[in-house]
This record gives sequence, structure tokens and C-alpha cells, in this order.
Amino acid sequence: MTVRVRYAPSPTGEPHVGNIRTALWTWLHARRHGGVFFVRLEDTDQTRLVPGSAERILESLAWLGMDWDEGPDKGGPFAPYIQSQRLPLYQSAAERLIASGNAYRCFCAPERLEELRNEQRANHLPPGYDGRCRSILPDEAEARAAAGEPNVVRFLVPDEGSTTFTDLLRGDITVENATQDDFVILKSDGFPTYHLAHAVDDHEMEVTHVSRGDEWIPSAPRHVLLFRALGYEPPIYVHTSVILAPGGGKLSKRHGAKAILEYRDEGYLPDALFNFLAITGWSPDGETEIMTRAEAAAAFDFSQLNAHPATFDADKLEWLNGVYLRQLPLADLAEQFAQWLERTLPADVARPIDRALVEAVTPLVQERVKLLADVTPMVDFFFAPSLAAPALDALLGKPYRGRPEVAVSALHAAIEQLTAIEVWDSTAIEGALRAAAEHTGEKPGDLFMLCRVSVTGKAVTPPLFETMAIVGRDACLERIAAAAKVAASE
RNA sequence: GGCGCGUUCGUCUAGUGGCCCAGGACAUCGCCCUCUCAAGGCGAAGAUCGCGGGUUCGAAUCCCGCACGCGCUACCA
Repeated sequence: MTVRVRYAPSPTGEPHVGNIRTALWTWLHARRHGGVFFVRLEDTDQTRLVPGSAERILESLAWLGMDWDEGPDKGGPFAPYIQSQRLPLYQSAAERLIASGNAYRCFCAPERLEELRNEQRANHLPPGYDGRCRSILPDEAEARAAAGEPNVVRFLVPDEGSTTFTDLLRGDITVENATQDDFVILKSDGFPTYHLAHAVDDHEMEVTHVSRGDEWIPSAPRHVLLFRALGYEPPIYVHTSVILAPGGGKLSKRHGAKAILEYRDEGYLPDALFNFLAITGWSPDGETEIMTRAEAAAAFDFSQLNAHPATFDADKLEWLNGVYLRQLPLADLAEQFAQWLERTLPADVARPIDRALVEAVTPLVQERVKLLADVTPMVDFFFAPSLAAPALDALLGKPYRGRPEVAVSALHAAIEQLTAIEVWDSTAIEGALRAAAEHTGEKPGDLFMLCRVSVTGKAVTPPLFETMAIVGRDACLERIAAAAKVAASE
């Protein structure tokens, strides 16, 4: 039997890491077994819909490289893939359940339910529907419903016995039926609840494995009961753990959870995020951590997932992103940088930005960035149309503090040597600066730092000689002279 | 309150009765390399395997109890 799995988000917001990680594992399982991965929109709560979120959900999946075989945007053999367009299916299932005595109409008003719960809580009893409408005769119920009296359909949970289901991570889980109340399967607006929609759709769409968050464990027995009452074979269940925020507690918007697309906007690579999410809560062998999607898929096994929650390790994600950035071919990296710089360089830098310059600078910073965002402050001086002379304190630094005249003569020596260079390349520049240091008796490192700050305005930069080679002789000499003037003015 | 799930270095994990007085990775610290910063190399520190009982020649691994954390207990998913 071919594996068919699904990602079934509610279009009520954007996917965050915890949510997408379950989808990612599901995707891995599909690819591992040559199965089908599809997307189904669960928009049965009309009150919580957020416009645009369906698009953002699909965009997130696409960005992460999780392709889907069937879905709301591309159809498939079981279309439609949007629950609000499948209402008749749920309604007829509910009617079948009523007819078979597995469900009944309930006319209790929300207010009564509310009161009932308060009372139960006050008496330290487990809250739950008391089954009052169970006793309404079917004919009467139909008549009242036909007359337009608002009602919901509840599933009739057996008072006795227990229900067992198997979870791929946790083994058999058994729950006493008596602890489950008669839950609503069809709401008064004609929409199904999750429970019914899950049973109907996952059967209709021939889903083989259902992986979802572990908050669904308590209601899984309900689903098994539903499947059986409908005459369906339940799918295989996998309940995945949540991702925790560093401080503890579920990762939430307030607690550092970011939408997937925010990672894109902050300069993470989709391959790195994918890899990171795949291995938080899963390890193929205890050693391997860096994997392509294909490698992860080849090794993936639901039953290896960790059943306990994992804390989100932002440091490790950054590290991993750096690993991916470093192994990117230079041309690809330059392309990424170009797009990034286009967006983030100050407005006074002419657009489009100098593509050749980006390519020249890329190898100097490849091993220095962890995020694409790091590139901008690292290379902005290469692109700036003009650079202000450095501030005195920054220029002198520790070695020359209080003795600017020494810095001035060192700088002049550097100018002299640099001017004499025949072919302006990094080797020649290094030779010139070392010669200048030797002539003046300065420590090479001190002179280098003087030049670094003079030429770039920064104390931390890509390698000096390569940097100066790219900046060009005229600009370098000009800037060093300007810096010398700053030092001399003291 | 009831029901359920979970518990190995700060963090992610390996581990399914002896190879584990617990291995790898991130982070941390030190050394090396070095023009700054990185990257890289080497090394250190870091877990009485939640606690208490059992079973066994032998337990992180099996059983029982407890503690703690989390989840569910909606006409939300």
C-alpha cells in the first residue's frame, strides 16, 4: 500500500517552527517510502480564519523545499483539499452515525453547557457533557431539527470499556471510555469539528499515517471510536512532541517563536533551517547531524523520533546556517549576497549595486558570516560612495593612544611604500606594509590596524591586504592620508 | 480535580541488560594558527542517566511507587 500522509494546517495564522517540524517529518516519511505528501486546509472554524494565511502556509512549505503532491492550489485525485468545500461529506457521515445509533442531536443551549461545567468544577467533578439529549427519541429530534431548532450532533461514547490505539513513538495507549464525554462532531452552523473532519477526510483521502502534535493524544481514542463507528480502518498514529522555548514553556509568539518566513527574512538558508528542524528531536545514528533533504529522507523513521519535547537551540541553528553558508559554491553565495545587499545597503549606494564588486568580496567573507544578514555591516565600506575619516580614538586604538605623532609617521611610511608598488595586489600590499613597519620600527600588527581603520573605518574587517587590493590604490592612499591628517591635527 | 504524555551534560542527542564510573554535536573555556574578526586544528570542563524501592551475577536500559514538567478536559484546532 502506498504511503499517503498529509499536512493539515488551519489557516488561522502562520506556521511556526514546532508546527512545521511535524510537517517536515511527515514529508520525510513520504519521501522515504516513495509515498504521497499532500496539504489539506482545515478551515472548519469560520470564526478564526485569517485572510492570507493559507498563502503564507504554502509559501513557507515551498521555501523550505517541502514539495507537496496534492493540495488546495494544485488539486489531486481527492479534491477539494479545503474542508469548507467538503461539507456534504461530513453531514452525510453525521447522518449515518445518527442512523446507526452512534450519534444523536443535542439541543442544549451553550448557556446550559456553561452552567453545567461550572457546577461540575465546583464539585470537583470532571467537566463534560452529561448526556441529557441522549434520551430524546430520534423521531422527535428529527422533527425539532426540521422545525429549525438549533442543534449539534454529538458522538455517543460508550459508557463502559476502553479504547486502545497504537502510537508509533509511545506504543499502545489505552483510555477508559468513561473518561470521554459525548463530544460534538457537527456544529450548529453545519460545519464539522476537527474530530469528524479528521475521520472522514483521512479515510476518504486514503491517509495511511497521521502525524500531529501530542496535544492530540487525549482525543485520539475518540477518533478511533469514530473511525470504527463509520466502518473505517483507523490510520497509524504518530504524536510528535512540542518544541520548547529556551526559558521553558511552549515556544509561542511571545516566547521567541518566529514564523518560518521570518527566518528567511533574517538571512537563514532554507536548507539549514530544514536540516536543523529535522534533527531537533531526531537523530539518525547519534553522530550524523548535517544532512541534505535526501539523506535525511533515506534515514528517516517515525519510530526514532524523541517522544519528549526539545528546547529550541538558536545558537545551534546559527552555527548550522554558517556551515551551509560556508559550503555554498562562491557563485551561489555571491548571488545570495547580491540580493541581500540590494535590500540592505544604505540608500546612498547606487542601484543596482556593483555585481563585480560583490563577487570580488564574497570569498573574503564567506567563512565569516553566520547569517546572510551579517554580510552588510561586514562589507558596506566597499560600496560606500565616500567614507568619512575615522575618529581619532578609533584610529589610534590602544597602541597609539597618547602618541598620535608616531601614528602619523607610520602612516606616512605606509603611503610611501604603497605608492611605490608596481602591481597592486594583496601580496605586494603586504610586502609594502611590512617594509613600512620595519623602517619605522612599528610592530607590523599595529601598523596593519592603523591602515585597517584608515581604509575601512572599522577595527574588524575581512583580511586587510585583500581588502585593500579590492578598494584600489587611489582610494587607499586617499583614506590613509585623510587619517594621517586626523592624527596630525591633535 | 480527572485522564494522558514526558524526565540522559546548560542545550540537541546516542544508548533497547554487560562494549557506558555514559559517546557525538552546539554553546563555554584553554592552546595552536594568525594582520583584526572569523574559519580550522588540538584539548579541557560539563550528566551521581528526576527520586526511592525492587528484579538480576550485572540496569541509563526491565517492574513498582513517588516527584516534577507539559498537554487535554470548547459548537478551537
